[in-house]
Formats: sequence, C-alpha cells, structure tokens
Amino acid sequence: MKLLDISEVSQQSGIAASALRHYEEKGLITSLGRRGLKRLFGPEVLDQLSLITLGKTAGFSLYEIKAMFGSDGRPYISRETLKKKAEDLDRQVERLAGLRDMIRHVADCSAPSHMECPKFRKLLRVGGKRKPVGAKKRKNIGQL
Amino acid sequence: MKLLDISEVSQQSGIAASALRHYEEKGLITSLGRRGLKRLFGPEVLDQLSLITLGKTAGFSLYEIKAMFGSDGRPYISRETLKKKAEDLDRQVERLAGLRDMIRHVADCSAPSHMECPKFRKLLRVGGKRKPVGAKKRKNIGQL
DNA sequence: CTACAAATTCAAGTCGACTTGAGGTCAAGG
DNA sequence: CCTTGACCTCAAGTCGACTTGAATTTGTAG
Repeated sequence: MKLLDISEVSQQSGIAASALRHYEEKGLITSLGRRGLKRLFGPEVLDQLSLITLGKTAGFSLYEIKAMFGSDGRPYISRETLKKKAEDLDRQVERLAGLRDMIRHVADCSAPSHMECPKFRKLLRVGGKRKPVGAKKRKNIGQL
Repeated sequence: MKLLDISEVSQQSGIAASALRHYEEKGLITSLGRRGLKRLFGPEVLDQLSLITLGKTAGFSLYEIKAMFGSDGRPYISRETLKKKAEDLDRQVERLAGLRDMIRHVADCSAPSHMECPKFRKLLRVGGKRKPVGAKKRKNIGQL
C-alpha cells in the first residue's frame, strides 16, 4: 500500500498543504504515521478530500462535514439528522436552480431593471421565499 | 407609496438591522431617505433582500451579488459573465444533488464505513471530481 | 559528513460578513 | 418642554477557514 507524503496529496487533490494540516488538526483526515517529521497519508485520503471539497461547496462547515462522514468512515450523527440534511439539500437544489434561471433571464432580458420585468418577478417569487416573520437565530449546529 | 423603517424591513425580511446597514454600506440596497436620522426604505427593498439571501445561500459573496443584480436593478457585469455564472450554478446543482444522494445513502446503508461501500464509492466518483493536478489560485473575482 | 530542500510546529495575520458596544441624536408622547 | 426609546455612527470584536512567517528538524544527495 503506497503511502503519500503531504506534497503528493496536495498535488493530487489540489488542496494546499497548509489546508491539509488544518484538516488533520480538525480531525477530518488522519495521517497514518510519520517518516521523521513528515506525515504519511494512505491513498484513501484522496477520496475523503473529494468528499470534504464537495461538502464545502454545498455550504457545510468543516465541523458538519466531519459529523456527516467521520474520518474513520462513520458518521457521528444520527440517520435522522442525515436525512434532514438530505432534505435541506433538496431545497437547496431547488433554490439554486431558481437562481440560475433568474441569472439566465437577467442575462437575456432587455428590461432596463430586472425588478420591473414580470417574468423575473415571477421567478423571484418562486425562488426567494421570505422568512415568515418569526425569524430564528441559527445556533443549533449540534454537539459533537 | 409606503415607506418602511429599518425595524419593519428587519421584521419582514428576517434580517437583522445591523446587517441591513451593512448591506447599504456595501451598496446592495439603498434607503430612499431619512426621517431625522432614521432610514426609510421603499417596499422594493424586500425583493432585493430575497435576492440577496438567495444569492448568499448559493455561495455568492455580497460583492458578486451586487455585481449580478445592482441595487439599481442593473447588473454591473456582462451578459457573458452572467451566463458563466448560470453555468456554474448548473454544475453546482449537479454536485449538490450528488452529495444529497450520498448523504441519503449513508443514512440508509449498513456498511460499517461508507468508504467500503461500492455504491457510495460510485456516487463519490460521480460527484466528487478531483482537480486535474494543475491547481489554480482563485483570485479573479473581477473588478467593479 | 555536510548542506539543503522539504516538512514541521506554533503564533499571528487575513478575509468576508456581520455583531457588539459606547456614546450621540431626534420625533413623538405626556 | 422634557423625556424616551428607537435609530444613528464608528470602532472594535468575532467566527470560520485558512495562510503566512519565523524558527526548527530531518532524510537524502553530493
């Protein structure tokens, strides 16, 4: 089993070595050992990194990503919570598709201000839900 | 035309007054005037705020959002660039859908480590592209 | 054996998006 | 007329995710 040093991992993943150390510090990845001072990673770390990158682009924090796909390969959170995350993503996908349509429309529409364009406003109505007045503080990222 | 003071806007949008001031400072929204010191907003600000919120959940910076939907209603960037953003969103939608499938799978699969599950790894392969070695610094957010 | 490039640690810095706090202002009600 | 409470400004602080820099510590090549 071929071990990779940090520069190889960095090369192949496109992630800076400093970020890799940061991820290890935060417990998202693990190095299998050291040669001297130098970390050695197993090749599976590349898959984990794909997952981390993916999670980040979806807007999850490193903390959440760790909770969803523990570096040992087991989630730290319940199936319930995972399903909730999946549903969040369903909504997120819809919102993004809506925004994409709006942007595409803005790019094509000749109305002087898109806010005056009825088509645009219709898209807004679909995509941009307003909060129903009782706004909550988001502060329940869960304990680990 | 009914004007709203900042607390009404905050209430109806679910966005903190401090954030509204911040958005105004950054030029994402505009207050129509003042009564004494107090800002007065036109009702259209609520639509703009929906758009801002939507853009944020899509991962755009305030700066980018401003460029895409100027507070005056006209984008600061070319149709070309807008179309590129729409295409980025197309990819983002796909990635998110992929991640959602993975999470859903993790929630249901009984494999001890999802990395050992062939189904999961297949999903990973689809969703989690690795960068093709020549990693670039992302630093071209464009000038305004 | 020595020099050197590549890693390492640890502290401090950066960036975006706000929030918080101190001290000031003003329109409206009593 | 005077008090209040909502809003104001401006500076500083916070949080997450890294990056940067200075001072080491090797494994390997010459």
